[in-house]
Amino acid sequence: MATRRRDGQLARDRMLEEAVTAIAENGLAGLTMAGLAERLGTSGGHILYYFGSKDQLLLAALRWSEDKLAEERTAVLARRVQPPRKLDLFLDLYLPVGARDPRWMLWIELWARTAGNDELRSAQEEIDAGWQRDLAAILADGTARGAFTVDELDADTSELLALLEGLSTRVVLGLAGATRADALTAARRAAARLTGTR
Amino acid sequence: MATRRRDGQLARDRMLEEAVTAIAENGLAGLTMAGLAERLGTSGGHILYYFGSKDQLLLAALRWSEDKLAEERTAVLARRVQPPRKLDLFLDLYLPVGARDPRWMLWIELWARTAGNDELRSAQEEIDAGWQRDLAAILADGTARGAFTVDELDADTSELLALLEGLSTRVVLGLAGATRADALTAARRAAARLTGTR
DNA sequence: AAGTTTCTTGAGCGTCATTCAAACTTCAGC
DNA sequence: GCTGAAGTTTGAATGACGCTCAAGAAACTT
Repeated sequence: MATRRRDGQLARDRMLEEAVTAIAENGLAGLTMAGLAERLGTSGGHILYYFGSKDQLLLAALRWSEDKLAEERTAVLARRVQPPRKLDLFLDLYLPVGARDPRWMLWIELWARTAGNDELRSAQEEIDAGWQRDLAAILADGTARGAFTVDELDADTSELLALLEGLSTRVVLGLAGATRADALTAARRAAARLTGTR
Repeated sequence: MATRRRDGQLARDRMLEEAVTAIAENGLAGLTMAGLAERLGTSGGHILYYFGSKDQLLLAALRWSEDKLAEERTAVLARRVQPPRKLDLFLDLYLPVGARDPRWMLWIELWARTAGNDELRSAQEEIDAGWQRDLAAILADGTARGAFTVDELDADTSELLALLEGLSTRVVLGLAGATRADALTAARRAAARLTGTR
C-alpha cells in the first residue's frame, strides 16, 4: 500500500506556481485551462486530473499563495520588536503588494464563485482564521505588555481585518485614491486608533 | 429627429427588475441570458440589444439597485434626527439586507469582472462617490453640531466605508459569525469610536 | 515478465455569451 | 392608406470554454 506517487506533488506545485504567475501577467480573466496547459506544456485534461475543477484549481492557487504568506507571518510573530512595529509588519503583509496582486485577484474571483459552494466557503473561513488568530495574538501581546489598549479583543480583531479586507479590495480594483500606499496609511491610522496608540 | 422610442425604457427597466429578482432567487451563477430571456418571455438576443453585453447588464442591474437606495439615502439625510441616529440609519442602508442580497452579489460579481475593464471601474467609483459624499455630509453635520468629534473628515469617511464594505462582503459570503446583525453591531461599534461617541 | 496503479492525452460534449441577417413594428409625412 | 426610415425582435449560427472519458503510456511491485 506504500505511496505510489511519482512526482505528483511536484507537478501540482508547478501548476499552481505557473497559474499564479499567469494571473499576475494576464489577469484572472485571461486564465483558461487550455492556456495554462500550454504554458505548462501539458493538456487541459491533465490539470483537471489533479484538481478536478477550475474552482478547485483557483482555490488551491489561493492556498498556495496564502501558505507562503503564512510562513512570513509566523516569522513576524516570532520577531522581538515592539508591538506597534509588529502590528505594522502585519498590515504590510496582509495588504496587496499592488493593484495586480494575484493573491487578491484570486480572493475576489473566489468570492464570486462562493455562492452556494460550501467547500469554497469553509476553505475561505479557514484561511481567514489564520489571519484572525495571528492578529489577535499581536493585539493580545501588545495589551499584555501595556503598549495597546484593546477593550474587546475578538471584536477589535474582526473589525481591523474587515477594514483591511475592504481596503485591499479597493487597491486591487484600482479605484482612484486606493493605491497600496494609501491603503497602508489608512490601515495604520485605524490600527493606531484601535490600539489606543494615538 | 424627435425621439422614436416606444417603450424602450420600460422594457429596459422590466429586464433589470427581473434580473435582480432572478438573482435573489437563484443566485448570480444561475443567471444566464437565455434563462433571463425566458423569464421575460423574450429572447437572449433581445436583452443584448439593450445592454450590449452581460457585463453591462449586470452593471445596469447594480445601478438600478443602487438608485433605489440612493433615494432612501437622500430621505435619511433630510430627516431631522440626532446625528448618531442618522449615522445609524446610514449603516442600516449600506449593509446587505441578508446573505442573499442581490445588490451585494452584484457588487462581488462585478469586482471579479472589473480587471482591465475601465468602464466598470469608473462606474463603481461613481456609485461609491455617492455613498462617500453622503456619509461625509453626515459626519460633517454631526461635527458641526458638536455631536461628533472627527479629526480628518475625508480619511475617516473612507475608513468607515472600507470597513462597511469588508463587513458586507463577509455577510454576503455567508461566513461564520457574519450575519447582518453581527455586521450591524460591528459597524455601530466602529462608528461610535470613529465619531468619538463612546 | 506480468500485473497493478498512476499518469497523460486529446477528441468530444454541453453550456454559455455573443453575433447577425432577416423579419416585424411603429410612426412621420404625404 | 402608402412609403420609407428608424427602431425592435427573433432565433439560428459561432466560438470559447470547462469538463468528461476512453484509451494508452509509464512507473512501480512482486
